[in-house]
Amino acid sequence: MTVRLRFSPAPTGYLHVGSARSALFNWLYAKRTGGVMVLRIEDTDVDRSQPEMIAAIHDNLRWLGIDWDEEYRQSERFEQYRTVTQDFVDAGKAYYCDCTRDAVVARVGENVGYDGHCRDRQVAPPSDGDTDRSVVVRFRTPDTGTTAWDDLIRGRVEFENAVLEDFVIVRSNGVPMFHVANAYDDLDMNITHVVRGEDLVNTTPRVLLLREAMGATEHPTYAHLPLIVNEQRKKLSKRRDDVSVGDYADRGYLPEAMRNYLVTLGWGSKDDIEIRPIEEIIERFDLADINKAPAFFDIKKLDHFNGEYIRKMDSQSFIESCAAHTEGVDSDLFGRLAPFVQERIRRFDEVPSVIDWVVGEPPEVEPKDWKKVMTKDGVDKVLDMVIERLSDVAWEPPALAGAILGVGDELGVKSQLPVRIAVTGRRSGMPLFEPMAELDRSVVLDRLRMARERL
RNA sequence: GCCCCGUUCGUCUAGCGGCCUAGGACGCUGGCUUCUCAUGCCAGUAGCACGGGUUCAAAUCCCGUACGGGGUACCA
Repeated sequence: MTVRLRFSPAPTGYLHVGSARSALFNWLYAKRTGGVMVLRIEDTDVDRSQPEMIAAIHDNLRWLGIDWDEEYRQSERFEQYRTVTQDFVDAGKAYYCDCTRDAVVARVGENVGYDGHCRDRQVAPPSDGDTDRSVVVRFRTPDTGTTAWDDLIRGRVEFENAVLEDFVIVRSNGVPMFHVANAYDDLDMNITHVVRGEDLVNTTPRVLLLREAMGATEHPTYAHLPLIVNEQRKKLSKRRDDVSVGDYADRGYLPEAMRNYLVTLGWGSKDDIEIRPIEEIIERFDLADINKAPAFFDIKKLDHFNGEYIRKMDSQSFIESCAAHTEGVDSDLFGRLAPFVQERIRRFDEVPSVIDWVVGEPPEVEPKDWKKVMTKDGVDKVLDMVIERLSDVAWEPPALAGAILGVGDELGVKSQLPVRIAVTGRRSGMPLFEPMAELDRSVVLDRLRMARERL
């Protein structure tokens, strides 16, 4: 039997790193087993689903290099879900209920589920034009026994059926709930492995019960992934955390780095190698080896991965990847600066702050930098002599280096730093001489004179 | 409240009863290379939550405690 996996996002927003990792783990396993990857858009919540997000999710997945073999939208399958739920009602496996939330709370109190009040009340089905009451369909859950499964990651998980309330399967607006769609589609699409976040474990017994009611005798293998958490050890949330995959792309992360980093969250190769080509990851990946504990999304480590990937790029690819952050910069000039840039950035959005002084104006010098470097004894002398020598030295890197460093040697001080501050506005950055040779002599002399005056 | 789950360096992981005086990576600290920074290389730092068992032997198995998380909707 071929392995069939599905990634099923709800199009309620942009793809979020937690979902991206679920998609990735599904994809890795599909690749590993030669299985089929299904993308199923779970848009049964008509109020919250945003159709335009589907395209965004496609883009984000493709950016990460995740592809799929089949695609479905649950909103196009409502008729099938309705048929199933009607069968349930006809067979007595489900029933109509017109209890309001308040009525249930009044009967059983807060923090308690639905009490089964309408189980045998023979509530009439909703009729058109009847706006006075809202009627839902509830699934009749067993009162005894247990529902359990062997989770590939967590081991055996059991739920007492008694704690499962009769949950809603069709909303009062006639739209089926996600459990129904989910259970029906997994069955209909012959899904063999369900790989998703741990936040979904509690819905698994419902889905299992629904499948059984649909006549399923076998269930897919479930693998519930540990959550990705923030520094407070809470599930990454759209509101508080940076979770949008698209934002990471915009900030200059490489998809290969992002994907490689995401894999390390909850899984590690036995040979201790973390950064490696995706083909090698696919070879070694197995759902059964995934950890149970939540993992912290560590930007610093992601940055390190990204820096490693950036440094491994060939110069042409590197230059192309910088494009979004080098608008308006002469491409030949950037081509010459690129090697210096490549080894000192970890994200592409850092490019402007490295080359700004060559392609435009240097930044205002930080007061503490100015104080630390420019208030030393002898700086005035250094600048005077450098200005003098740069006035008629050959305008090429070796000559510039000779002139500037020569001044320092003669005076017995460090001459490079004051000149760097004056010309680049910073204490650190690219090597000084090569990029400096790209500037006009007059521009460099102006910057040096301005600094000299400011002393 | 009820249900489910988790716990190896600060962080991510390797470990699946003896090879562990617990390995790797990020971070941090120090050193070398160097026109600064960065890169590269080298070194250091720090951990099996706690308490009971089981066993000749436990980070690894069992039980409990503590702490943490997830769920508890006519969201998915």
